[in-house]
Amino acid sequence: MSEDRKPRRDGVANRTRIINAAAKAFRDDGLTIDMRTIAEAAGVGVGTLYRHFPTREDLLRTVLDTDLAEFSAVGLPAHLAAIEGLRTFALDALHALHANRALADLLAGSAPSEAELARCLTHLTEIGEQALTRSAVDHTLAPDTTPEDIAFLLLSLIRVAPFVGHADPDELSRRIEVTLRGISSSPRDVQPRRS
Amino acid sequence: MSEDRKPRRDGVANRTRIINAAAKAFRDDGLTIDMRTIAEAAGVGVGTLYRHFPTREDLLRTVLDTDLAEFSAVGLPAHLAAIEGLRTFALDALHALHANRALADLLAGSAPSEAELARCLTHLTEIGEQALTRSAVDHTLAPDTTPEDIAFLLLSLIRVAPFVGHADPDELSRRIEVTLRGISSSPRDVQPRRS
DNA sequence: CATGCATCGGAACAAATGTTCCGCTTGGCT
DNA sequence: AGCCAAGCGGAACATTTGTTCCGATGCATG
Repeated sequence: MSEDRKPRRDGVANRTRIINAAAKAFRDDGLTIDMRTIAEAAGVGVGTLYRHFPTREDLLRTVLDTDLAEFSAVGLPAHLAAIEGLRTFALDALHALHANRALADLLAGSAPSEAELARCLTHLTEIGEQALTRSAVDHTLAPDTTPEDIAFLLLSLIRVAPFVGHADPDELSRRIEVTLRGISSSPRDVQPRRS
Repeated sequence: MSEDRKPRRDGVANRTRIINAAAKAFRDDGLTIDMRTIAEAAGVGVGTLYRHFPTREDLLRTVLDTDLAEFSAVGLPAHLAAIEGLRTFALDALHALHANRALADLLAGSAPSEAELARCLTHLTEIGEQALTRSAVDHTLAPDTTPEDIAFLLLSLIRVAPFVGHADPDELSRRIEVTLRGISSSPRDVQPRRS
């Protein structure tokens, strides 16, 4: 007399298989991957896919909310000076974008979702505020810096991410370094240029 | 007895009408505008459109090569110091992107054309070289700057272009300023932050 | 073990969009 | 003026991709 019977075992199994397959597909092939391909990768018919996720949008949100939440959960590393924290944050962000093409499409692409990018900018501004708070103590950021300055520099880095070679770590740090000089209090005493 | 007779007046007229309409359509609505809409805007049937441009790609190249060439023809303003020249160049570039959505899609979007962006990067690197040559005299750029540094900072600006408000000129200069500090020899003695 | 409903698979539908086809029109030539 | 090929318009075709439909299947229940 249970109000609703126990869910079928193959049902829940399929759901997780779909989520896993979709996550991998989005990660590897970006936002443009189509529903048939995802269904096939999950070893499932499109009908089944649509039973679990009534809309492409639903699937995308389910899968990407995890990634985005993870991405947005990262704050400034606690033990570092403001400028160091930003450096680390930027490096992590670029690595995340490199490892997840859907994320890259979403944040460095044509802005298919105005909303997501707004959310991202808000988060970056919060990071900026954290950094400025910390800089009030360690003075590693230029005194006239605003949270928006920081947010935009980080966004610049995110949006050029697809064009900086991840093969060469030096290249990566150089791009971050030169960009962050815009808000550093001692922009010149760091990192000589590579040969 | 002429090998080929004179082209029909309506033919050439249509061609220019198509080019003008397409240019405006791409400028206003971006790369996603479809052929029917362009044909309609030109006051012409799709058949006619395809008679003059066998492929969407052909039309795009014809129209955008003009814009891209124009965009790539701009060098550093002659009479300015290196850093000033870059400032002006960046400002012009951002204005151009704001006035031409197709250009913005192409350079700040998902990179539908890897080739165009590579060409753009090459051009920006040349700009960087010009600036460095000039800085050898006026020393307005940091001594350890490379052409790639300059190219990437300019590309960053280009790729965040859709997110900086063009309504507020102060906002615009601030973004350029903070970004260019990364390669300026005297990054701190400029432009106080807005209230 | 029999039943019935949730779930499944994938063919079919719908909409968007690049492209082709073809009968009609029209401007250039004689 | 009359011929006729170049040019025209837009219906129709092809492909892609999101979504729906429905007969077949198989798990939870009694």
